[in-house]
This record gives sequence, C-alpha cells and structure tokens, in this order.
Amino acid sequence: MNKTSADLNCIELLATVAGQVLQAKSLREENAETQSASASETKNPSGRVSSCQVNLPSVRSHQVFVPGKSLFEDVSKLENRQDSNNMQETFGKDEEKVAVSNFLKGTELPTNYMCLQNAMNELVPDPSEGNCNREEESTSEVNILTQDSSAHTSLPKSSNPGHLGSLTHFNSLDESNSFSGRNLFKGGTCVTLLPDNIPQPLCFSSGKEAPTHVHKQSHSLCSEQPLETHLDFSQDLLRLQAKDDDDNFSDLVVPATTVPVGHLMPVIENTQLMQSQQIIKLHKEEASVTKGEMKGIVNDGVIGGDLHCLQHFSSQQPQGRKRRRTFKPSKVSIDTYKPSSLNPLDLDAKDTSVGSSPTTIEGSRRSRKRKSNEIHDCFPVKVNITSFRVPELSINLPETATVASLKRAVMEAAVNLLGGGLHVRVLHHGKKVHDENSTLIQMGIACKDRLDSLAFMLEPSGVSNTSMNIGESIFAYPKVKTQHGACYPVFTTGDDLEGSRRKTLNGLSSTDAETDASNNTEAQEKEDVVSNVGECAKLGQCAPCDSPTPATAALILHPHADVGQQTYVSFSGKRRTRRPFTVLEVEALVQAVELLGTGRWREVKQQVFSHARHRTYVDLKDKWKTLVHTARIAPHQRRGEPVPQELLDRVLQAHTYWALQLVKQQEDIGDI
DNA sequence: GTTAGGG
DNA sequence: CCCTAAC
Repeated sequence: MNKTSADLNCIELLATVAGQVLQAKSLREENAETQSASASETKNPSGRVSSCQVNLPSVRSHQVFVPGKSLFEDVSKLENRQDSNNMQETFGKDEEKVAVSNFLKGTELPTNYMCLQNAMNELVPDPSEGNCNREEESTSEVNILTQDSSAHTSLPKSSNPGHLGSLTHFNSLDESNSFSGRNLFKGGTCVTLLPDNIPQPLCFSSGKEAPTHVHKQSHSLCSEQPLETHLDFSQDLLRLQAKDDDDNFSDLVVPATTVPVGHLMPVIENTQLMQSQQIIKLHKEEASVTKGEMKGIVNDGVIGGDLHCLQHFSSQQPQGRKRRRTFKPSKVSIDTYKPSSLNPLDLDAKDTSVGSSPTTIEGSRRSRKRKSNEIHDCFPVKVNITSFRVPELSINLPETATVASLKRAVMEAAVNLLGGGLHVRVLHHGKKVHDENSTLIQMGIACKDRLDSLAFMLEPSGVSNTSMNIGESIFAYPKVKTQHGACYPVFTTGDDLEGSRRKTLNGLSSTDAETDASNNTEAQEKEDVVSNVGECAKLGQCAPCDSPTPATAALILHPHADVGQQTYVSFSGKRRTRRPFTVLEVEALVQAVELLGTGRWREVKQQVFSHARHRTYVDLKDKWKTLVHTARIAPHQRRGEPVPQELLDRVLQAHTYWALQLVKQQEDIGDI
C-alpha cells in the first residue's frame, strides 16, 4: 500500500540525499560546528560530524493549470448561480471567496485550499505576471536544488520555520474521498518549493536552462483550453522501482505522456522543519556511491523497504572495486529527528525509516562505533526537489460541479497518474544517465565544481495512457442529464418501499418549494435540501448522460460525489463555519427520519440533503441527536432558532418509534 | 465509507 | 460541529 506515497517520499529523499552526496565534499570540510542543530545530534563523541543532514525535501507540487477561460466561465457560473450559497459555504469567509474568484480567473488558489498551504503564499507570484505562461511552465521540470554549504549552515531549526519545506501532515484537507484513501501524499506530504531566501541554491535542471528559481514559474494558473487542467510532468525522470510486499520489484517507467491528471498536491507545512529532518548517514566512501545507490539509500531510509530505487544494492556494486560497505538497509541508516511533539508524520517518517528493519540503526550505530575513524566517509548534501510536472489532463465538469468536485477530480486524476509510481531519472549535463552503476566519481559529479551538471527528474510511471482509468470510479454511478445538461446521479434504491418513501419526500419537497420563496436564504436552503429529490423524481424520464469518450478521458463529476462525509472542508482547514439548521431543514430531516428511520443517515443525506453540500450525513445525525435532546428539554431551556413544537413532537415520536423497531428487530434476531 | 456516541 | 471507535 501507499506505493505512491512511498514513491513520493522516496523521490523527495532521493533528491535530498543526492544533493547531500553531491555536496559532501565541501561540507565535509566545513566546520562541523556550523552544522545546524541537526548536526549536533549526529556528532559522535569526538565532535566530528559523522553523518550528514538531510532535510526532507520540500518538493513543491506541480502546478495546476486551470485552463482557463472556459473553466473560468463555467466556474463563474457557479459563483453566480444559485450555488453561490454553496460557494460561500465552501469558502466561508469573504476573503476566501475572493481568493476563489481569483483562482477562477487564473490566479493561484489560496494554498490552503487546493491543498497548498501557507508556505506557498509568499511564493505565489503576482497573478498579473504569471498568467498562462505555458512556455515558462514547460521549462519547469523536476528540479533539484542543492543548497550550498552556506545554506546548509544557515538552516537551523528556527531560521526558516516557514520556508524550508518539510514534511508534515495535513488532515484537514483530507476529504475522505476516493483519493484520500490512496494516500497519495501520505498524510499530506507534499512537494513544495525552495524559498527564495535560501542562500544561493544550486539548481539542477534537466540540463536546459537550469532555472535558479524554477518555482517562481510554477505558480500561475494557466487558462487556455476550456475545462482542462494541465499538469506537466517532465518527460524524463529518475527511475524508481517499487517493491511490493513480496519483494517483487516493479519497474515504474512511464513516458510522461499527456494524461488527464490533476495536481493538487498539498504543500508542506514548513513550521516543523527540524522535526521532519532526517539524518542520513552514509558510511561509505562517497566517491564510489553510485547513483543507483543514492536512490537506494533514500529509498530504504525513508520508505523502509516499501520502495526501492535499486534493483539490488549488491548488484549495483561497482565491479573490481572493493566495498567496505554496501548500501543495504542494514548499513545505511536514517535517523529521524525525534521532535518533542507527536507529529504523526514525524512518527511516520521514523517508523517507515527504521521500522521495517529494526536492525538497521543498530547496525549502523555499531558500525559507527566500530569505524569511528571513518566518519569522513560521510558527506552531507542538501537537495530539494523544487517542482515537478505532470502531463496535462483534461477534466470535463458539469457546470453545477463545485470547486470541491473539481479538486477531487484533479486529485483523482493525479492519483491515477501517480498511482503507478514515479521514476527518478538522473541527468548529467542534461543527458540521461543510463548506467546507474557508474560511480559519482566516475561520472565526475562528485566534484564540487560540477554540481550543476547533475539533475534529477521525476516522471509518472505505470501506464502510458491512464486516460481511460482516470474517471472510471467517477463513472461508476449511473447518471442522468438534467434539463440543464448537468449530470446527476440516479437513485438506485430499488424496492417499492423506498420508492414510496421517496415519493413522499418528493411531496414534501414540492410543497416546501412552493411555500417559501420570500426568503432567499431559506429558498436556497430549500433548494439545496430538496432539489435532488426533484431530480430524483425525474430520473426515470431522463436519458443517461453520454459517456465520455475514453479517448478524451473526460471526467464528469456530479453532485453524487459530494454525498460522502466531509466533502465540504473548511477553507482554512479549521472548524467549519456554524450553519444552524433552518426550520425547513429540520422539517425535511424529520420527515426523512420518519420514513427512513434513524441510523440511515447516508440515505437521508442522499435523498434529501444531497444538494446541501454543507450537510454531511454526520451533520444530519448530529442534528437529529440535538433535536431529540431539544424535544426532551423544557422550552425555556432551548436555544437558537425555535423549532416548532409540532416538529419536536414528531421528532420524539419518530425517535421512539424507530427505537422500538430496533428493539423488535433485535428481539427477532435473538429468537432466531 | 458509515454509524454511533462522547466531547 | 469535531473527533474517533467500531464496524
């Protein structure tokens, strides 16, 4: 599991370690005392640096180019149409909404929305200068920045708390949807950019222009083609191999073809740089480290055996060269800084780095003691992957789709694309290095003055054309085309009972729709609550949506995707804005429960609240709970908008009824 | 992914 | 409304 996340982690660390390796020589000569805080922890008793410091790379996610115009137009409709309420719901604050508007117009979304968090904010260029520069974008492939020693020493844990990307986890953005289950980014681990304030980063590109601050190119949202999101993945990347549970290696090679994908990688929260730092100790003469080994080191250290960049370390050993140590897991250790906090990711990192081979660190420590005079074999290099790109993707969305739907679509596409794994490719002087058994010294890339000759690239692997796969899950639901051309899910409740219940609910909906048109908010609420019921009634009359041509790999989302829990996520990732239930909603809820019973909240959500995107079935359940409580307490003890006593009576009545039903059901089971 | 229940 | 255990 988590192959993808493993891949990403691997790549991240790969970049980091590779950079460290490259920098080893110079750093080794640096005063060990100037090592950042992490170094102190890696000093052996003699005070010498026995390991190199590796920052978990803050790999910046590739940019999402939301196409532009048409998307803008379409989503603009979302803003202006009735769903504006939902937009408000989604984004909560006004400024957030503004931000979304900007996004729709081609500006970077607020980072914390598209899973990009604050760390990116300052990197976001002026929208006016970043719009749609596809050419610029095209030059931004996987770039690995190698910090020089000055940068290295200037990165104490407190110096760049918000800049240097580090791994962290974000749970608030996990929408419990399909992609979250994939754990693409393993708890939010993501790619971020190197900050501008990193002293003279050495940028390694694919050998083209070697942009120094590639990340600056990567923020604009390009809008050129309607309803297309472009993720540009580099054509060449490092190769990685994924190892499954059975130790089978699967080569993950995939041409970076145009694939429908989305990008939406969360960006690292940079506030816990040191917590996420890891120490990688290379007890090896650096010059003989092969590129493949570099990858393996990273891999084993971080992924803990789940992913291997190397075929086998032993098989990578240069022939005719005596190796005192190989980079087998037992001989390469990665010490993770153990923060005082309990950052899940940190724990994760530690667990994954050492958990799978508990003897690794032990062996390493023993080795360190035994060969304390070999500490100079370690050379720290700092590398950050600043960006990588994903091939373009095309996502078609109904105009009624929410931004959240777009986000999911993009994420799902990205997951589908990246699910096959990533490849890491090493480039030397812009050329792909195929002989991974070559040592760094043989390649001449161990020399300090040639660091800029090395580049790493990431590319998606697995399938050359994942287009057809992208939307499969989304297409799983039967859909109908509404009069507006939008696709809606078909209710599949089949039995007559369900049908009659639905019929009743529809009746309620219609009645309500006719009785309350004075209050816009209320009307909107009503619309949200019952509109899908109306749609439901029309289902049988509607022709199915045309399935997208597989070749176009179009994604069609529909509101059904919002039915799930927590599809509405607070913009800030914090507590959602309180949205008290209206009387209308309460009435709809009561009637639904009367018909469906308690404990069927998902159905209630689907049938009555599916368009009320801010109401999850958990919300409905909670509301019912509070309704029951409210009905039981004295009227003067009640707070908030008064609920008609008639409704409260029905609440208690239904509550009692279904409780009895449950008891009877259990008794029946007991009798059997 | 849903449901149930405590906070 | 959040969180999480349990399923």
